[in-house]
Amino acid sequence: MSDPLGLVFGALADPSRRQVIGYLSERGTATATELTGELPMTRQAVSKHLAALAGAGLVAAERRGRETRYRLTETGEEWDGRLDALRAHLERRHT
Amino acid sequence: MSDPLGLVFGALADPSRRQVIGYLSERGTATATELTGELPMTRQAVSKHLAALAGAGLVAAERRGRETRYRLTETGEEWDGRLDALRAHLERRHT
DNA sequence: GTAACGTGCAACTCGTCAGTTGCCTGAGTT
DNA sequence: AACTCAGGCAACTGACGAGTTGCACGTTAC
Repeated sequence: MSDPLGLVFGALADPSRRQVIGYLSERGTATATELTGELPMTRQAVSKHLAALAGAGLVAAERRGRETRYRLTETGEEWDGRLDALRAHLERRHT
Repeated sequence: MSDPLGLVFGALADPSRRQVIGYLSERGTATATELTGELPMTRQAVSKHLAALAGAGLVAAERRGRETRYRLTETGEEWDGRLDALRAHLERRHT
C-alpha cells in the first residue's frame, strides 16, 4: 500500500499485537506456536498478527530448520519502549 | 472500548485522518464542511473521521452557533509534531 | 522409511469500518 | 413567518480484518 506510517499505526492499533511486542521484548525471540500459549487464539491467528507486525517492519522472521523464530527489529524495540510512556501519558491527560 | 492506546493508533492509521490533523495544524481551526473541500469525500465521511479523532482525544469540537469548529487538542498537536519525524525515521530505516 | 512436529496456504464466517444517500433538526437570515 | 445553511442521525453497500478449520509441505526424530 506504500503507506509505511499507516502500516505501523495499524499494527500497533491491535491489543493482541502490542501484547506480542511485549512478549518478544521479554524473551528476545519466540515462535508462533510458543506465542499461541500466551494468547487466547489459534496458532494461525498469531501467525497472521506476526505477519502484520513484520509487514510494518516491527518484527523480523528468521527460519531455522523447521521452526520460524521472530524477534523485534530496532524499530520494534523503539516502539516497545514508547508504549508504556504513551499509556501513562494518555492516562494523565484524559482522566 | 476502554483501549485508549488502540483508539489513538487506530485513528492515526488512516491517511485521511492524518491529513485532517495536518490541516487543523495549519489553520488552527476548521469545520467539517470546510475540510470537505480538501478531501475527496462527502461531508458525512469527514464528519465521521472527525468523530474518530475526537474519540481518540486528538481533536476537540466546539459548537458555535450553527457551526461546529474543530481544533487539535494538546495531544493532537504533539502527534502532529511527531508525524513528520516518524515518517523520515521510517524512510531512513527501511529503504 | 515412517511418524511426528512446526509451518504455511486457502477458503470460509463474522464483525467492523469507510463511504454513500436521504431525511430531519436547529440556528441565522430576510 | 418562510427560507436557507450547517450539522447530526439512520440505513445501506462494499471492503477489509480477525479468527477459525482443514489440508498439504518440509524438517527432525525413531
